[in-house]
Amino acid sequence: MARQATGAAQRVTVAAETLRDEKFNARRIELAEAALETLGELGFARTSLREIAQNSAFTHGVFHYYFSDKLDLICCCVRHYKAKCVTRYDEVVTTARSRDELTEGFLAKLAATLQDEARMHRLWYDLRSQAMFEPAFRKDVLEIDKSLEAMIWRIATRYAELGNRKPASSPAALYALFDGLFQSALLRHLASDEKAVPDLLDEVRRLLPTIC
Amino acid sequence: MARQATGAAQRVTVAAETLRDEKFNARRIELAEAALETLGELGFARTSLREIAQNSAFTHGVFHYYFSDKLDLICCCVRHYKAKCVTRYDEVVTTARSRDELTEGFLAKLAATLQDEARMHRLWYDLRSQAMFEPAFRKDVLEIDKSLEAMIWRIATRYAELGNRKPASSPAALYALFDGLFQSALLRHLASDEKAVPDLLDEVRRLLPTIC
DNA sequence: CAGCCGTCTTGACGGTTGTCCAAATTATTG
DNA sequence: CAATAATTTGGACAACCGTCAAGACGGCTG
Repeated sequence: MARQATGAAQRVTVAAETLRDEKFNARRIELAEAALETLGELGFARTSLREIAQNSAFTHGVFHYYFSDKLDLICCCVRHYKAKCVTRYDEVVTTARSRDELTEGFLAKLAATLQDEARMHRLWYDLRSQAMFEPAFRKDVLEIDKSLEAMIWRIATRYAELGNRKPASSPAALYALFDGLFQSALLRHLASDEKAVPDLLDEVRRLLPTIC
Repeated sequence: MARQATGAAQRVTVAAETLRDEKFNARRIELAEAALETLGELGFARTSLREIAQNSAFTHGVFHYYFSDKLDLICCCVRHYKAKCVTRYDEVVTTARSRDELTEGFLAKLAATLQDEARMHRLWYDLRSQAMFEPAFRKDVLEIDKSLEAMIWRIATRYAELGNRKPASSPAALYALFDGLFQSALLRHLASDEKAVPDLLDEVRRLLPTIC
C-alpha cells in the first residue's frame, strides 16, 4: 500500500510527502471524475467498478489501488461533485443589479442546469437516497445539502436585498421548496415531458416575489 | 405459465376465471408486501430476489412464478405501497372542526409517520430516484407523485376553508415544499439527529398560516 | 380413482460482482 | 547507473445475481 502508514520510518522531507499526497489526491479526483460519467448514466444500483473502468481510460485494478472500497470511491465522487455544484449561481448573484436581472439570470441558469446536467443531478438524488440506507454516505450528503441550502439562501437574500426586504421564510423551508420543485421537474424532464422546464420556470417566477 | 394466454380454449365460466384472477392477484400482493419488508431494509440497490425470499416465508421460485421479472415485482410493490400511503391524512382532514385541530392532527400524524414508517418512506425516495434512470418505473412513480400532491392539496384547502381563505400557492409548489421538508427531515432522522422531528414540526407549524 | 392443472420447490446455468494478488511497468531515489 | 519504491496491469477467485426448467405436491374435475 502506498498512502497508508506514515509512521516512524519517514526519511523524505515533509514537503516531498505533501507533494506526493497532492499527486495521489489529484489522481483520485481524476478517477472519481471518470466514475461520475458512468454513475450519471446508470445510477448507483447498476454501476459496477468494472463498468466504470470499461467506460474510462483506466483498468479496474487502478480503482482498487486508489480507493480502499467501492464506497470509498463513490464518497469521493460525491465530495467532488459538491465543489462543482455549489457555486453555480454565484456569478448571477454578484453581478445582478436589479430584481429582474437576478430573476432572469437565475431562471436561465436553472433551465440550463435542468437540461444540460440532468444526468449529474439525478445521480445526486440517487446518492442522497442511498444515504438513507448507507451510513457511510450520510456525512458527505448532509454536508452537501447544507451547502446547497446556503446557495439558495444567498440567492434569496440578494433578491430580497434588491427589493429592500427580507426573506419571509427560513433557509430550510426555502431550500426544501426549490429542491422539491427541481426534483419533480427533473423527473418529468427525464420522462420526456416537454412542459417540465417551462412549468418549473413559471412556478419559480411566480414564487420569488411571494417569498421575499 | 398460468395467467398468460386466455385465448380461445377457455371452458371455465367468466366468474370462475375472475375468481382465480383475484386469488392470483391477492397472492401477488402478499408477495409484494413481503418484498417491501426487505426493500425497506436494504434499499433497491442491495436487494436481490433471493434476499427477499430468504427474509420471507416464500422460496425464490415463487416470486418468478408470480412476477415475470424483478422490475415487475418492484413495480407491483410500488403500486401497492401507494394505496397505503395516500389516505394517511384523510381522517384528520374530514374530522377536524377547526384550524388548530387540523394542525395538531396533521402534525401528530406527520411525526408518527416519520418515526414509525421511516423505512417505507426511504424506499419511496429510493424508488423515485430509480425512476430517473429506469423508464419502467416512471409511469407508476409519476402517478403516485400526483396522488401525494393531491393529498397535500386536500389538507391545504381544508385548512384554508376553516379560515375562510384560499391557498396562496399552487398544488405543485405546496407539494414540493412539504415533500422537500419531509425528505430532509427523514434523512436527518435516520442519521440519528434527534432534532429532526421537532424541527420539522416547528417549520410546518410556522408555515401553515403563511400559505393559507 | 385417474388425470389434469395450478402451485410451488429445488437445483442448476451463465454471467457479473467486489476483491485480491503476483507480476510487469514506471518513477524516484541513493 | 543501479536499486528501491510507487504505480499499473490483467487475471483468478469465491460469492452472488436473475433466470429458468424439470419435477413434486395437492386439490379439483370428470
